[in-house]
Amino acid sequence: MKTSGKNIQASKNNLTGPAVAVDILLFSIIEKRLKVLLLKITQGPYKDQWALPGGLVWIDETLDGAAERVLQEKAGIKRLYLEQLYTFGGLKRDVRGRSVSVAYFALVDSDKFIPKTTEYYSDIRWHEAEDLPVMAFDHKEIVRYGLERLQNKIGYSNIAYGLLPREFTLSDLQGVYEIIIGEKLDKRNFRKKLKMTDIVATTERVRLGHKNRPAGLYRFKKRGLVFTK
Amino acid sequence: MKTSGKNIQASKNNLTGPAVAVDILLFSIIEKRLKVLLLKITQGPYKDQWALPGGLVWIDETLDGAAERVLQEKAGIKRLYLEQLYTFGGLKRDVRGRSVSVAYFALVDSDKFIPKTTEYYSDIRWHEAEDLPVMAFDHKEIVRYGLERLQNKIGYSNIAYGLLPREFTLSDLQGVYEIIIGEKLDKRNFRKKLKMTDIVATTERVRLGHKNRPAGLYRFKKRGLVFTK
DNA sequence: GCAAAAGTGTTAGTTGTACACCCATGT
DNA sequence: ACATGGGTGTACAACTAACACTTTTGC
Repeated sequence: MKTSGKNIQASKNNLTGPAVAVDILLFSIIEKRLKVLLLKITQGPYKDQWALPGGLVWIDETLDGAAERVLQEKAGIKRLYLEQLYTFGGLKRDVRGRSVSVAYFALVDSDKFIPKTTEYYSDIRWHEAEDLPVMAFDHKEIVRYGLERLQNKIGYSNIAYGLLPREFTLSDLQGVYEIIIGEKLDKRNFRKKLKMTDIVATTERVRLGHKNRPAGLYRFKKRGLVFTK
Repeated sequence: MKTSGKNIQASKNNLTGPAVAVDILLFSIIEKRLKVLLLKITQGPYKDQWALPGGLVWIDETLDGAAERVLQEKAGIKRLYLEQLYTFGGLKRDVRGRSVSVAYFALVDSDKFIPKTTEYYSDIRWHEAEDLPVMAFDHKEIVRYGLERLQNKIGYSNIAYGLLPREFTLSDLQGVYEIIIGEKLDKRNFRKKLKMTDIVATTERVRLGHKNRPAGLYRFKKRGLVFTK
């Protein structure tokens, strides 16, 4: 921000500043594990390492807009939970040149899409969030930071809606909580507390076709972030 | 992040991307009110409006480094509580050209410095955080966002240490909480809870020279962020 | 009828909240 | 001696945590 003579002076050292990128940390729950979507890089100094989907921010798009576009281009997906996470600006984060990356944090119900390899990547895959491969840039740090945010935020918001389909059972929901915070919860206490937060409502339907008693189906009252504390 | 052919393609639209700036939201408590440090702009389209201290990020400094430098240059202050707040990237945030601003959030004990007008600004002043003047850019939004962060964070951390001198009375500390959250607290409950969090320790000293019973002096066990929940 | 997950309350411990009086100093 | 803020405890309400059995379906 050139707010003064001093700033204009600063910009003289800075004819072209750092490049601005977004990187997307997309979480999903697959086979009862928390997963992160990663791409395998095909060329350059990070060849054969895994990276978050990302890209440079255009001059005529907002940061949120860039995040949505990248998600659409690289994962073919839109209209999901997306929030800004943190901005990473270490000098060594990309050996090819100075860049600043605005990391975003996204959640998707895995039923909604299956990642597909495109011509641009040798591979695109869900990886265990708690057991990451060798990763390019500072992307491991971004994942750790985002995981922490997710673990905190599930405790005081309805953010889990991003990981579930429209209708789900209370056991499904409890499973999401257990997977994210990494510990088992008591069924009765979970339901009691959930009732207090008032974030879900029953549909009058049940889920049949399992080899046990049918489970009532619920939905989130708001599919949008709501704080519960 | 140029992680692929697709990204390189994106950069073609983007020979020079958005400029990267930092803006610093510096809070202090002065005369029992929460204040924000603002500068008055002397020239350009935002002449005579108030702005947060800010500046462009150099190619060879980190974001945190830029924040520290700006704080040093514009307010003559260093070694205080500083954390990244959020990154603002709206298209219209600066009418002079596209920029992305990484906002930082800082706290200072007002005893530590008195703002001085320099040749670069027509004025530099503490303003009421809850009653802001006309402000340039999207800086009002940044203040609102930071205020919210402060109000939340004081509830689950020792962040108040940034606003107090090394030694303080428990009434001083309670005053900081009351000013930030905007409501009176019960003295006995405040102290009971504080004891539980274990963030302060008594010095064996007292504060004399007031027209009442001497107050015990305390200090924060860690002058660095600690979470209490 | 058996296996599997669904559904449902009570008790004890912990934490939060409301509330009032005496104390040590400065003037 | 009086004005000022410093310092302390108790009782009730609210919340959290631990715990077990019956129900309904698929096979």
